[in-house]
Amino acid sequence: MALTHDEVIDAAVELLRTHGLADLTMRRLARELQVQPGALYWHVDNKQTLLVQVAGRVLSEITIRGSGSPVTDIRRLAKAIRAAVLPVPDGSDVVALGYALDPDSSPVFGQLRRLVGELAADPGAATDLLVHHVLGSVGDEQNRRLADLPTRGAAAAFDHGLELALAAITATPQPRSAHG
Amino acid sequence: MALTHDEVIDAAVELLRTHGLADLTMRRLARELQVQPGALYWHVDNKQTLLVQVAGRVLSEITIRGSGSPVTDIRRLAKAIRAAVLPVPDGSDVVALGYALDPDSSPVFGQLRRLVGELAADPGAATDLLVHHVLGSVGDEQNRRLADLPTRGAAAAFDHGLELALAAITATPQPRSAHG
DNA sequence: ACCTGAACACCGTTCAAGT
DNA sequence: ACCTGAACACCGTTCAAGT
Repeated sequence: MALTHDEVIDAAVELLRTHGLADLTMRRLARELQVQPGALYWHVDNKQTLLVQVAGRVLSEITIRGSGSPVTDIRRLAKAIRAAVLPVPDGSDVVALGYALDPDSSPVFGQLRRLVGELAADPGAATDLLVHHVLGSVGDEQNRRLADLPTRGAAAAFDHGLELALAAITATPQPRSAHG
Repeated sequence: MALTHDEVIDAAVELLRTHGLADLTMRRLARELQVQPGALYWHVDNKQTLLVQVAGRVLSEITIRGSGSPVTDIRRLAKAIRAAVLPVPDGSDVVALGYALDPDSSPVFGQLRRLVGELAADPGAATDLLVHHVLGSVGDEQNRRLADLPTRGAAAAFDHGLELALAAITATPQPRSAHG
């Protein structure tokens, strides 16, 4: 029974989750799937687009229960993204690539933008600021872990930065209509 | 006349500047310097630490004329970092690695933190937010460029996010003493 | 002290040829 | 339609041996 596109992506996510980006190679992936390296190129165009799809899959399990308050939902979503990406080694690099190449690569970015749109005059810039903070914090933490450096206080630092960003967004002039 | 450590870093920066991270390989670097690959390992420990030093060099030319106002200086510094990193392909990745592994890898980060300290109650979190925004924006733009995607409006988006971050920092309770 | 030569264990990608 | 086999042009790092 032939290999499917989904099996390839699943195996790639598994490899990233357990061994990090340095071990997520096309050859290693082929070995894991018990095919020749060339076989993968029937299912994916190249490594770059495979990584974008891996990023989508990592973010795909995120859901938050709505609270009625946009600020609360944004905070929950930001924390959920951090929680999903942090345990995946090099996850921030992969997700950042996905966000840059296609801001709609995952529904969470769209969801975040909609929520921000209920508060900020410029949802684009505010969403970017939030995403950059989340992925930047996680990236710092993961880079430090990879280099065997301490990461104490990272969660508190993340929260503090998040509150700063939220304060900036809520302090900004509102959009014309709250529920149009 | 033997190779020096500085010549190795200089050649690495040159390679990054002209061809990007994919072409900044130890073997290519050795070829450029007309030595065998193994010779490099007399001057640097490994590729990772070489990259951190490259990041330091990229940021080393940044200077701003002080204006008296911390907010203005922070804004100038943030824009100067963006201006220094943007023309270097994959520069944001390399600089982010340097910032994560050693926040004092470049004096600019220390300078930024001092300026932020004159305004914000928690200079650490506020500086992180700024650095993440700068490197995140530049990273998005560079990733898009690499994938031949349009980058129109990137400068304005950067400025907008910067003003949001600055607003958050200045709106925060001041430190106990302005000039202690 | 500084470098060469040679090796080790890998990469991503392509493509004719097979089934 | 889907995969193998084999090749092409590369990687980072180590280390005995040379000068």
